[in-house]
Amino acid sequence: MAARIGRRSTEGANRGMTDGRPATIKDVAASAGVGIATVSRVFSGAGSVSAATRERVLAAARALDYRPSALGRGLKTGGSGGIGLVVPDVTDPFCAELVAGVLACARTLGEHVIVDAAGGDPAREAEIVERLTEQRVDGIIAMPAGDEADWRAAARVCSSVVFAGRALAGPPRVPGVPSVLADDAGGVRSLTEYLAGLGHRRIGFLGAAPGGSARVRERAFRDTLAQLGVPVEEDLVVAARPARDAAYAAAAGLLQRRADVTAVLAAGHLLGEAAVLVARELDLRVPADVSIAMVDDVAWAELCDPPLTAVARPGRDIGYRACELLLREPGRRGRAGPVLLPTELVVRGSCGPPRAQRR
Amino acid sequence: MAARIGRRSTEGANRGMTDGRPATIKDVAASAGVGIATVSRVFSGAGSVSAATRERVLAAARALDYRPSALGRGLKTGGSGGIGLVVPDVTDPFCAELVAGVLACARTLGEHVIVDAAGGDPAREAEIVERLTEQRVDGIIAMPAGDEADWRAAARVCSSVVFAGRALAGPPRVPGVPSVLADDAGGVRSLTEYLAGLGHRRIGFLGAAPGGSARVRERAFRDTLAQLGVPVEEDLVVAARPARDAAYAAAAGLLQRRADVTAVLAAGHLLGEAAVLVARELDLRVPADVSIAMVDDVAWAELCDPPLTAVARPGRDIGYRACELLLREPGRRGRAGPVLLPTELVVRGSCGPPRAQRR
DNA sequence: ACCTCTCATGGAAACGTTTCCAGTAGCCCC
DNA sequence: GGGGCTACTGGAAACGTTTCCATGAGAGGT
Repeated sequence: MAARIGRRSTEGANRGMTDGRPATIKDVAASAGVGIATVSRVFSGAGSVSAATRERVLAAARALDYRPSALGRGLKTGGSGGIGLVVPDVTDPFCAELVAGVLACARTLGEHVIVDAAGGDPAREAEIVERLTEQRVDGIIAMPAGDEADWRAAARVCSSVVFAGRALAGPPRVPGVPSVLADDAGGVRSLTEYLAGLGHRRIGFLGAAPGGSARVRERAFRDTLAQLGVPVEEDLVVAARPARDAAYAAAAGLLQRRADVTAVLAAGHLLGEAAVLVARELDLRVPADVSIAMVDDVAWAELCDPPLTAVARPGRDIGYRACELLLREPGRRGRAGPVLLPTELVVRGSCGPPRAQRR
Repeated sequence: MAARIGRRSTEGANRGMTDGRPATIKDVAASAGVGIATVSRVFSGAGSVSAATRERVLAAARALDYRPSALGRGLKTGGSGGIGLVVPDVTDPFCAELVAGVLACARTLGEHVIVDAAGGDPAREAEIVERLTEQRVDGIIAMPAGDEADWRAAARVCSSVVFAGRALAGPPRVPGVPSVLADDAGGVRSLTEYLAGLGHRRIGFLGAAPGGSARVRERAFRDTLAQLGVPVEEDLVVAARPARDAAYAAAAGLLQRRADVTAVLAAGHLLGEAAVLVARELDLRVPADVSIAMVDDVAWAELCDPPLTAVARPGRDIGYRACELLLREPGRRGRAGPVLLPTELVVRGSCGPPRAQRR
């Protein structure tokens, strides 16, 4: 027994101290005078190791600066112990919150997260999923851009996919892919009811181009108005691509074409930003001339003058929940409809009663 | 030769089609009737393979839905082909831009990025670096929180580290760790010169707590004033932890204590936000009563009323450049001082000539 | 016809883990 | 004192790649 101690200690020590290559389990085993199986047991926690041996192994590992290779482990166990996260744009505040949520949850579960941005391009999304699959991630969380076929393929090829913050367009959802979403319909409904309650009857709706949850929001807007007995004028419902210039163009078009709108409901922070800028450009006072409210309670909503009334979507919670769903509850996945997280109406100063007639 | 075609095709096909486990290189080899070495050559691009064989292999791979495992490859080649990215908070607009830049560059080089947020906590940073090391990432890009010792250890243990957007505090920089930074000193200088040029003499400086590039900015502020012959009053230079409440407290303290300040230079967007909110709270008109300018040209700077004059730091470029430095130019790393990327002064409406005396 | 050169190919040995399976002690209980 | 424990340990076989090396077959020069 005693003879084992320090056996091959010189050979063992020359790895990790001198050259650059990291020490391996073999080096540690040799240096500690034990078998590699024992070292593995010490680090993986499984099996039983005597206290003395464990201590000896840990000491050797420390001396050699040993760190188990996730590649070796992953190869053996058939999974990298990481998850993939695909968002359109990490720069978008909502996406960033979602990413933060996923990161927070993954941290508690000891998994790492490979993040990539697809820029709303289905082809890039497909490519990213391909790469993530090669990495053998344990699962993928995605805020999909739109193309259903791609994701159907991805869901087939990858272990498990969860949609977060946005699902695929159209009712024929990808089967088996669960999703965690904000209650967009509820959010838009409360916003619409709030504006209508202030007396607005000609409310402009700035929506995103078809795809994602855009339809859901527009539908909620129309339904709520209908329910309140307010006629929906097609002219007041416009859609824009999710880009600054398109949003600005849509907002400018709406406010110039219909000088009689008394309120604008922007279905996203880019659209809200556009509405604010256009109103300022047209010298419309908010809320005296036009009320503005939007979906997404981003940082600047409060900094605006007047501060903007908005519906907050719980981006962080959505990410956290999606990650939980992916990793902790493989059983509950894909069972029922999407998980809907509630939104919150944050009333600030950008909405007021309508003016009799603008200009 | 012909006999090989389809050899073991039934055995080969039953993997990847029926069960869930992904097909391996062996399955493809068997299905295509070639050796695994040939399949490897087809996919890795190295070596030479006849056109006919290549086609046969690709067909088999397609049929089996084969994707080479990055784990197997990484194990063999001794590197995962991914990089680690550590930021304080993905939700921060500057960090998000930086992440986007790294992502963009990594994409062009075919590497994936493992992102994690340390929340400004050195202990968490160390833990994240530990995990990244286990993942055998090819390198790490970090926006460090502060503790030098941790990063010295990390730099020793990990292949290569590049600091981006922020370096360690204090002149004794971690040796061998290159950094890509915004020219903070230049940015603050131009902001200071701009305010002084408008006639301001009592300029409040809202800085971050010691650590990171905070000292650089404060130093630049003092130096520039000194150079312009404006005396620096210690009372006007305050520091706050990088959190909303602390920033607000600092701004409120400054503006209430010194009612005679005519301009505020906020050395970060959180501080700028605080300044705007406090000014509004105190019923100070911007820029009539007090001018406000800040570092970081975030989205809301333009949405503010009046729009905020700011210095834009090229977050995306910094991330891109750091990634390039890490992966493309292993030779040029650690040679000279930090790479400084220029900032840009964006003049908007939040600054004007000073009022004779406030209130 | 022979030698040599190149190209195409397959076998086999790594790479660093985990885990099954044996094997060796020490121990308690009859 | 023997039979079964249990606790601990090491060997060896995977896991899916890449890559070195050997082999074989044509091609081209003499």
